[in-house]
Amino acid sequence: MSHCTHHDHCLAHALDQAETLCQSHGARLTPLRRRVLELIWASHEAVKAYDILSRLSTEDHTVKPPTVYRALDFLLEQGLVHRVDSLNAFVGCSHPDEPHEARLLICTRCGRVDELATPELDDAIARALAPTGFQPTRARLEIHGLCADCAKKTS
Amino acid sequence: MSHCTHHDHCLAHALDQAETLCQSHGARLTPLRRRVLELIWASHEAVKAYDILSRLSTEDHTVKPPTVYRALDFLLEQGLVHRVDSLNAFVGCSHPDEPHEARLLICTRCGRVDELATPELDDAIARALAPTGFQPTRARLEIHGLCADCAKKTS
DNA sequence: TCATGTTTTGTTACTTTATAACGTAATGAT
DNA sequence: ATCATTACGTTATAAAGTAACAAAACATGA
Repeated sequence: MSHCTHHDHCLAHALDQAETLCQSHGARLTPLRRRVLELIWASHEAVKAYDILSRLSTEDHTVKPPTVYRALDFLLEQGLVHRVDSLNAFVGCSHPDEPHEARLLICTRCGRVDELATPELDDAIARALAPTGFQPTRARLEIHGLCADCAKKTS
Repeated sequence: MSHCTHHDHCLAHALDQAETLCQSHGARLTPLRRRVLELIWASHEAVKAYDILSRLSTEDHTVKPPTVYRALDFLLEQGLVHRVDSLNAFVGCSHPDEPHEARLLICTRCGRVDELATPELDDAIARALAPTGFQPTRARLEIHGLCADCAKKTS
C-alpha cells in the first residue's frame, strides 16, 4: 500500500470495503456518499471540502456546501475517512475495518498522507496519560514532514 | 500549575517569561502583542481569534482581523502560544523556555487545556516513525477527554 | 398498496475563520 | 536627520462551515 503503482486498486479496495462495512453496520452508502468517498480516494492526499464541492459541481450544479459536509459527516461517523485538522481537509482511512484514532503522516512535499498504526504508540500515549488522571475520549496525532520517497529525492 | 487557585500568578508568570524570552531573542513584545498574550492567558482555556478581536474592540474600535492574526503569528513564532487545530483556537504555552511540539490535553467539560510533556512520549513517536523512513518536522498531538478534576466530578 | 414515519437530499441564507494587498506610522541604526 | 525595517491600520475578500426548513426518497407495517 505504501508504494501504490496502481492506484485504481486502492480506490476499488476502499470502495469495496466501504460497501461491506456499511452493510454490516446497517448504514446506507448512497450514490452521493459513495461518490464523495471516491473523490477523496482519487489520491492519497488530503482533500478539501470545497474541492470536493467544485468537482461535484461539474457533474451536478445543484450541489451546495451542506451536501458535501453531510456526506463527509457520514463518512467520518463510519470511520471511512479521517479529518486532517491541521489542513482542514479529509483523507481516506486505510483500515476502516478496525476503528482507531487518526495517526497521520503528512508529507509536506508530495502531499501524501499515510497512517501510522502501531500499538506501541497507543501504549505510550496511554502510559503518558496515566499519571495525569486525564480520561481520553479522542486522541489525534498529526505529523508533518517528508515521506520516505521525498526524503530520498531531497537528500 | 495543575491546580491554579490564584490564576493571576499564571498570567503574571507567563507575561514575565514572555518579556524575558523576547528580549533574549531580540524580538519585540509590543503592547499589542503583549495584550493579546494577556487575553489568551486570561484563562487556561483555548481562545478563538475572533474572541480576542471582540475583546480588543471594546478597548479600541479600530482593531481588525489582521491585527489579531499578526499578533498570534508572532506569538506562535516565539513559541509563546500553541494553536489548537481541533478547535481553531489558541492557548498559552506553559513552558516556552524550551521549544517543543504541542501535546495538548483538552477537557471537553471545563475547556481547560494542559500540556503533556514527557520525553517518553517523544521517544515513542520517534521509535514508531523510524521504520517508516518518514522525516518529521512537526508533530502535534491533541487529546480530548475529561481532565482529572472533571473526571472526579462526573464519576 | 398505500399511508406513515424516518432518513436523505435540496435550498437559502448566514456565520466563522483567515488572508491578500497596500498604505501609514513607529522604531532603530548610523 | 535620514533611511531601512518592522509593525500596525485599512479595505476587501477568500475559505471553511452551519442553521433551519422544504422536498424527495426509502422502508415498513397495516
